[in-house]
Amino acid sequence: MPGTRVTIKDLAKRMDLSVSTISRALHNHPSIGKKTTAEVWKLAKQLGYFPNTVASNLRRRKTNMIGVIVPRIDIAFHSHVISGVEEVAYKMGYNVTIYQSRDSFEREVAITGILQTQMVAGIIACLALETIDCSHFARFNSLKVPLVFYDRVSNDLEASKVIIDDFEAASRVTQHLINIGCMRIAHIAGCQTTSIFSARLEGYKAALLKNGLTFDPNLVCCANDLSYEEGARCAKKLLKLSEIPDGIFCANDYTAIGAIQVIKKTNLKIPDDIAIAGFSNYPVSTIIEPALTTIDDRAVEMGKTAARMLIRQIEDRDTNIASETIVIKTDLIIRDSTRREPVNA
Amino acid sequence: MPGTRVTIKDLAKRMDLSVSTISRALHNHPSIGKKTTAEVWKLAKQLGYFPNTVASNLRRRKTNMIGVIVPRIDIAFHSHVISGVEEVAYKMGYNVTIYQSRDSFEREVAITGILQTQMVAGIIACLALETIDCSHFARFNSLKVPLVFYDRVSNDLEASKVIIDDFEAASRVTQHLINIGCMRIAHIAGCQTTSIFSARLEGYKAALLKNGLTFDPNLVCCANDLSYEEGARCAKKLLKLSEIPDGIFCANDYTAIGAIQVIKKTNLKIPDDIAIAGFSNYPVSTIIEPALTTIDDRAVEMGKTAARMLIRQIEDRDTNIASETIVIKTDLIIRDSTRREPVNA
DNA sequence: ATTATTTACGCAAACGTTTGCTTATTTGTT
DNA sequence: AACAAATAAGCAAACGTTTGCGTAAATAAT
Repeated sequence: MPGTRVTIKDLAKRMDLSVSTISRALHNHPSIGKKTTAEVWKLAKQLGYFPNTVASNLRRRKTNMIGVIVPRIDIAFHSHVISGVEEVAYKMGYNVTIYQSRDSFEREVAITGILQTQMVAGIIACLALETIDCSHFARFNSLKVPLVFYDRVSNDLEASKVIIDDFEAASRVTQHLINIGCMRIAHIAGCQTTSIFSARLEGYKAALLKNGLTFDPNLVCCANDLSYEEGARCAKKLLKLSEIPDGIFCANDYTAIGAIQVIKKTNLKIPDDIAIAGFSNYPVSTIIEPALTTIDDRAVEMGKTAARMLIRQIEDRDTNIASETIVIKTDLIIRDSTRREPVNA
Repeated sequence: MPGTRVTIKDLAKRMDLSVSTISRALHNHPSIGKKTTAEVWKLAKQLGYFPNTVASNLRRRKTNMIGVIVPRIDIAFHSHVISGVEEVAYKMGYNVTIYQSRDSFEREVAITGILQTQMVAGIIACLALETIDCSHFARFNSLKVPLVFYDRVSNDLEASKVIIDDFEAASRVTQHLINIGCMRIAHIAGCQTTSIFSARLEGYKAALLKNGLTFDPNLVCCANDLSYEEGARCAKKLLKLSEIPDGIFCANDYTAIGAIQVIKKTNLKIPDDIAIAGFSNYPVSTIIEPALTTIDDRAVEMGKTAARMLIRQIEDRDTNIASETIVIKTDLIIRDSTRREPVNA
């Protein structure tokens, strides 16, 4: 940091003006003469002056830093969200600082503490899988630091949210499986304490009922961590049933791919014997064969939306920050894993 | 930010002590009595005091912020690097702020300007594809802000680097292809103005020559952006040659997968007619069929190493920051795309 | 020519910490 | 009992900005 940076004081001395005049000139404040302003700018360039944001932040009592808490940054969904956040933040003059909770509650709590001392202007967060109690986020309410959750959100905390309609999307996928003729649809589910995963299960159930199919708990297999391996494990379990399913809706693409890989080792054909659908439209879903039908969760769009909401709240702090929830529209992407020859159903 | 945070001054007033005593107590400074220190801590907890990092940074004239510039955060390689960076930064008490150059030179320049005003303690960067002139990084040298490049580095700038030995890795992959019996090996290359990609080409050439194979420029096809599509385009081109190759070494996994998809649509068999190898060990490389032989570029390890180097430089600023280059060991991961029945070669 | 208004700038106090130096008090040494 | 040394705490300046208020000179209005 040292290396004798040039400050506003230096400019003031050199020009025989007061620091306030320099400061105002550099902000193009109208109360400073055109000519002076121009000269200040010129000297600033010449001397290589650049503002010290830290000092400015202290004096203004606000930073332009947005804190982002993600479970893990190396998961495609979250890195896409961050990409969206960064993009709009950059355009709006905000900086983005990133923390990984690694799905640990303890770490998430620690991070909220850090963000507090860092005086971030606002926070975007996706809850850790372990998190049930969200009281560590409550402090931001009293500090009037805007907070936007995305994807995995808390219902017992007043905060803005950007989510997808997991219920509706799951229901839509299930309906699609039904439409192509599946009668016995299984679900590889995510951790049911997490709202998005329970919503996906409910959406699945709802679609079944709506179509007069009975919900069979044996057809629901709960994956622990939504990995390939868990998908494979669940698929094996489902294939051991006396009556195997003819369609599987998986809570995410990884488990779907794990399932596909297991099924391909049997002599069952996808999609004809078993159709498979995933959730999230990860890049791999176009690579696996057959290509995977899935829900595009619009991760980048979610990030952009969260950032826009947050910045708006940051900037009109006066108005009552009525918490706001935005639901991002998802798309059902149909690929070969559910593309059957037309069936008369 | 407002909402009347409690400051050190408030504690001082309440305890009838001076602010300096409070400050020292909170840092467990030995010159403050055990008893006083304990009381200060107690009151601090009770009143919900937390330090204002911004003020501290200003006074100490240093931040604990590490700025990271990546081309794009949603590329698996970079998000893994960031994950590694974040992990060690977190442990060492540093924060990480992220910027995407989106491979744009202009944007990269702008970001270096922002980082300068943000007074970051150090910088980790991967050059944008467009970047040739690196003089915008030179300012950090004079400001004595440590700088570590990773992966895509600049040779005409004094800075530390963490890289993989692309030449050696490429050569090793090519040797592997030769070992399994390939005689006519093609290369789908990356942009040759980028050092890592030209090193991969050179490593490929070197292995050919070492084994007495002639280098045929017709077997090298340059991809523009290392996407699936470009891989597919190059593969098609190679398949139109009068003598088609019996092995392809691709500059990354995406192009390799594009190539595999094209080849699978012909009646050529992988790996028997054409063996394919990629580079980077992206997650998809285990999903594609056949699974892709590739180089594990140890992205997370790179991030961790870069962060460790940087923090060491930040913390012993006194010693002459002799620039340092670390080469991360890579692994050749052999999978089905090059796994032939034993051949007597 | 006198007053009112605008224009252009300076003063000085903040923002919340940290830290070199000084001072008062206690403890230890002869 | 007198003095040195250790202990515990305070003073005040700094870090580099921003900003409310004040003021002098220049311009406009009467």
